Amino acid sequence: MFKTAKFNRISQNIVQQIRQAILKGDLQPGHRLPPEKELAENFGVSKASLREAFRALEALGLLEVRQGVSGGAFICEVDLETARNNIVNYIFFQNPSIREFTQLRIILEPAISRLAAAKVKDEQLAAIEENLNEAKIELDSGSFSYELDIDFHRRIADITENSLIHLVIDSMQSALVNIKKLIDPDYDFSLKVYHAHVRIFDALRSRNPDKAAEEMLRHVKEVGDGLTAFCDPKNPCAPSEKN
Amino acid sequence: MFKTAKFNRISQNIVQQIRQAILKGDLQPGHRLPPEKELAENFGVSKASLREAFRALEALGLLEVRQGVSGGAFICEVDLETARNNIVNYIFFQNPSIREFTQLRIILEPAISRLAAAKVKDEQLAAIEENLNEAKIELDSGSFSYELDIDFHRRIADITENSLIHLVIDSMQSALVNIKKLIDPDYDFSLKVYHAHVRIFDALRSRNPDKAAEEMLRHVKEVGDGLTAFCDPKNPCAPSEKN
DNA sequence: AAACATTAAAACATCTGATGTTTTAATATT
DNA sequence: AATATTAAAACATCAGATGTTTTAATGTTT
Repeated sequence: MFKTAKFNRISQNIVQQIRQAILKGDLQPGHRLPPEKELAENFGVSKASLREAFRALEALGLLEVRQGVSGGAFICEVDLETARNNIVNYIFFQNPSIREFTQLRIILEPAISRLAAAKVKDEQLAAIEENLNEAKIELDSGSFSYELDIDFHRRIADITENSLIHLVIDSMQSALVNIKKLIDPDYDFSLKVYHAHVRIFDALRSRNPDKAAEEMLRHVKEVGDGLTAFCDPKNPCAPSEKN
Repeated sequence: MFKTAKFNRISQNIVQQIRQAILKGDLQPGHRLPPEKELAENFGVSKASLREAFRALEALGLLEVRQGVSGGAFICEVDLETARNNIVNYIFFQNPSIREFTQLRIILEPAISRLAAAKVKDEQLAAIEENLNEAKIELDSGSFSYELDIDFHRRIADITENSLIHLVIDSMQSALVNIKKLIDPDYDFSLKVYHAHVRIFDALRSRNPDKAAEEMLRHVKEVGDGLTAFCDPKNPCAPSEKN
């Protein structure tokens, strides 16, 4: 009838109280909590329990504890890296197939490119061009930078100035890299990626939404096919095969 | 030149070691770590530090610690709730506008409905119909259930059998509810939502992808406009106005 | 006055060991 | 066979001692 109340720990209780206070707006980023000793007395718990709660809140990205005379426990905004890491952890266990990644990317990325082409600014184009220049250097030296690849897609997502789109693209790209690293693409693959990126960039530069969407769709499909080709089609890229 | 190495804590060190072992596949869900005392000796740290690491790993959803004779610290899969909570925390601070939510939903949800209409099974339709029946009861009693609303969209996303799509829709809906709750929609709004859901259901039942996408698009836009109408157009739904 | 070095205190980090609580496997009883 | 009891494994919590980091305040030099 009722959910089993899973945690009955003091630390968990404190975590919930502080998280709720943050979500209610009572505790705002930058706010410094009282010193350990004092706060422990407030809560009526030992220092050890309070510290366990602090570690959990830090893991959630809601708190930062610093040593030193003007240190202490500070409320902070959850940053992108924390959110992304958690998503990547979750996706790791879900172990989605290339097909699933590609299906979602086909929905998202062409539409995002379309939006981006309609409002991209010159300095944003310049930043993407710089990305392509670096990618070209990597390519010519026979290597492939996952970071640059992620960065290309992230920059396009950023043009929308939509924090939700930013989070989704950033997280999906990060999770996808873990698969790509298992596969270790060859030169031919890297070349295709580079050329596709250039075509997408050209579409953005000419502020052509349809073209930008079309080229991104082609790119995402090509990458999906390319990655699938490297995998066992029946059990695509299962990490259980690593051992 | 270098990133400041933020954490130098023993507990953080242990968290990273265990997380890496999980991501490497060396520690799998269900695995029980040695007892506190023994593991603390292994790591060469005190029990207190080890316990702080455990609390952080629990917050990340990677560990579950149970008391009792056959208890201990067990590796576990990150569950949806943990991932969702973290995303909701992040989005809370980003405080995206209704416009941003709607922009992403317009990209995602019609496309997902299209996919769903092409492969929906009878029992999935029955489950959605049941959702609508419950929503009708709520509506007739003059109330509105956010849970049922989320559930409707989640069920459609589930039809795709894509865990990434599932995560994204689930998280976005959960984050959006926090905004809706601030607004407290009136009867007219609830009625519109219900009718839109019925139209989407009809499209799914007739296995009509285009129609399903079209109705979902109309619904998402309608909700976006409806929510915006309730908000200050210059500063949409900023939680700073709660006080 | 500005730049630099020193110092001391605030606040967290870690360890140790004692005591309490929960859970369940094993045992005993009916 | 079902039920009740018990004991031990393993975590939960606490108290207090000691160590380390950080920086504001102070002092010194140029």
